[in-house]
Amino acid sequence: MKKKVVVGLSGGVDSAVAALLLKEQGYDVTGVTMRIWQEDHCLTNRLGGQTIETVGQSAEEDARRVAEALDIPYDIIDYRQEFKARVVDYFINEYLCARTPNPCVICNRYVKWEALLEYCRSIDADHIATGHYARIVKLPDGRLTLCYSVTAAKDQTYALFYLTQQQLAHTMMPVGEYSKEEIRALATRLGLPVADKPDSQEICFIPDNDYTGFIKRNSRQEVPPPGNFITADGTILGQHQGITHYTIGQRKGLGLSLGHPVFVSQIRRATNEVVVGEEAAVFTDGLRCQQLNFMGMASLPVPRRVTAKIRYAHKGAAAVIEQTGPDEVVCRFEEPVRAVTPGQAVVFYDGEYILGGGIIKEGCKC
RNA sequence: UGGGCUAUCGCCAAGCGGUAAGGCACAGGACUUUGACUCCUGCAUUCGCUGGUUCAAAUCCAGCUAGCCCAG
Repeated sequence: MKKKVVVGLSGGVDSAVAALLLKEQGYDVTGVTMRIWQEDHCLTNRLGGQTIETVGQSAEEDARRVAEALDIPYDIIDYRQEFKARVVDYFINEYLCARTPNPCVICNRYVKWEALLEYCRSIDADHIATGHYARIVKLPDGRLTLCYSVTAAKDQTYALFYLTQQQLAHTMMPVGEYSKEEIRALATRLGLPVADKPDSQEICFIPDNDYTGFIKRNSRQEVPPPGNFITADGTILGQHQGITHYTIGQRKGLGLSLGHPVFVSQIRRATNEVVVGEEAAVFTDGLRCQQLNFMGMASLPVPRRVTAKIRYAHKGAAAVIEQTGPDEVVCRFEEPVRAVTPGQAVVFYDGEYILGGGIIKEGCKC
């Protein structure tokens, strides 16, 4: 009897090809799209005529067309409540707390995998599969972890570092064995309807990319008001638009004309101030992180050399990590790194595979 | 209403008779799971205003206007 697999179809090329590959490998494939929460108001044309609602609908329509093309069962599971509570509210709250969140990291572990695995159980399937560019590998000690896809150029392990052993044990990522070009070529050759669909980008629940507008519309509390831009020594340089408009390392959009570029080096929630300085002020040689998940090692690290990625597109920096509390690790970089940002994920690698990671609490001197 | 100085893009600022540098900011694009970084492109037919001298003026001259400083 064929093994049953539930593939999460996003409406994009990658998950479509994942389903295709599994079907070719002889699995009994079912396609599922997770319906996520969308703003139910302000549906006027912020996207040049296209409403936010239609963006979500078109994703489901594309996924359905893919399922039809592959001749597999297709279903939609409604995770709007969970997504709103775990991802959207988290996202908003983090910004209100002067941090810069990475909602995808949270969504993957607490919503997407939960949703797919629950569906998987409900139809008695063995595994779930996604279109992520990553590979699941088993370490000598038996633990499962994630490894770069075959092309390091397209790697999505960073956003998946929070997955649990249990979740990994029931997951397949067939796309991780191919390059993006190969995936597109496969989709085209086999006539998948989404072969030419552009890669998705930005945050899925804010398709017009207006973060601060989104936060303002959906926050249960008042968003922080305008305040002062100051230098490290307290000199007031001008007015900022509210702390939710900024992230560490940001240069553009400050509106400060000082003759030389300045960058955000600190966001102070208590005083509603945004500290700016020279680019050098944005470099730090260490960070403290919490909310840890160490998928690639059974116990938290004694001092250990790693490559640390402090944001999604970071190439990684040599560092040493060490446990400093029940749920706290300090990471010291060999060379100072740019824009350590509270709220972002830090992921530790041993070569090509993930050891673990956490959420950055703060940069620190080490 | 005595004297002096200064007026060039949103900000700073080159220019000193030969046909408007540059930086910052800003806008558009590439990239993008940070409105991040980075990269590319754009950004004064015009130099406070009005006249004058010159083949030619932001550059010289005169008047006016505004700001600053000194003295009243």
